[in-house]
Amino acid sequence: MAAQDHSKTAYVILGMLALGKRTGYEIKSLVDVSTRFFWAASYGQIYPELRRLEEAGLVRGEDDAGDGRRRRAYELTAEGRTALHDWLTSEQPLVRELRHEGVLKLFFSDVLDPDEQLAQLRRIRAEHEEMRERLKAVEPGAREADEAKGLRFTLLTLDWGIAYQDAMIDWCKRAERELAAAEV
Amino acid sequence: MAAQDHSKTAYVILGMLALGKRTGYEIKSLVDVSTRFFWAASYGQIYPELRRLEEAGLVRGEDDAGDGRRRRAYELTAEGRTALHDWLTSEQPLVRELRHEGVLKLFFSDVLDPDEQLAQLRRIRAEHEEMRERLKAVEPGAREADEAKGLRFTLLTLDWGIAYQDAMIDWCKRAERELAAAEV
DNA sequence: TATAGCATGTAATTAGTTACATGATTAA
DNA sequence: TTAATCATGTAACTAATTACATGCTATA
Repeated sequence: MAAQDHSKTAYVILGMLALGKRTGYEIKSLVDVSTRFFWAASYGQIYPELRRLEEAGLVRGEDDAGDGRRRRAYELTAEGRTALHDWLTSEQPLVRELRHEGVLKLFFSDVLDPDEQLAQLRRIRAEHEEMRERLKAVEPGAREADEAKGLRFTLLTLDWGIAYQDAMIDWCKRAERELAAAEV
Repeated sequence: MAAQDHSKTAYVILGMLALGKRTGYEIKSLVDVSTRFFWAASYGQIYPELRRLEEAGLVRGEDDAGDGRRRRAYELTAEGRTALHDWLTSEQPLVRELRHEGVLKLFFSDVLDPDEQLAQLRRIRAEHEEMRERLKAVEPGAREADEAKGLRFTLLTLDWGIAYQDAMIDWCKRAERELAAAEV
């Protein structure tokens, strides 16, 4: 039960390959429209990690040049599937990191004028509202995938993202009202 | 109006020094009980950055060995205060990053059994509940600082953290109920 | 025929953590 | 006297982004 042999990027890759055979490029595209919001990955991570995973026997790559276009698609091996399952059910503490420059600014905002304070709050809200729109836009697609392929958790985590934005937007509105009230 | 000359760590330091003269050690301690949740900083960032800021003329350091203990406390210069204000009111896009391993696992959890899925959800909820407790514990202190020193935004951002935990906990409960319902 | 997208990859850079070395003071 | 805390600092490491190089195919 070797607990934590691989980087988180490795598990992102294994997880994506559990959905089917994919190239590095396809994995990156998938990440960008799905997990990016709570876990990002760049080419500079994905391609070298695919190599390492192949050496470790967790994935199997196959050149598939078909046309003239160079293309190497990977699929999970039995060991890869086991490693994914082990990680998914592991009891290790979960990595959780947050960097929110808007809130950081707010923390130091006692030195600002009330109108400047309000302006920053509105900017934070606007960014969360924009993100909410973007997530809402991909929801129908995720709902289809849920119904067609039984990918229930794709939809569930998308819903998580929307709930997060909603909470932030509500909090901003409350804080804006409080500031306005304190000023009178 | 030189927009973005400094690292975010630089602004964390400037912001902390706006509250009063501090050593690197004190800045780090403050970060650990306040902004760490939405913006962390380590000694490896703080000490070199203090040097750079002094060279750039944004802070002024003073050796203050008093007893035998070596100690160098820094305070803001007028330029430092301006740089802080510029950043606080800047229109630059705000950095926002999130890495949440629990949600990442959920995203791939269609391959798990229902009881394993539920177990992961409960672990995520437990971590958010624990964090909520920790934030609640420091709230009285922040409330005092608010009333004594007029640090309203310290309390406001703490409230933000609690609202975030609340939203996550609520979402987990909802998801747990949904999973349970789908199983019958 | 030009642009967008598919596809692979790496070099350079920046950021950030961890762990250690050092040494003083204060409280148990 | 021992442990905790104050205090400064860096070296080594790991992680991650960015930007570029290359070259193909399909579409407007």
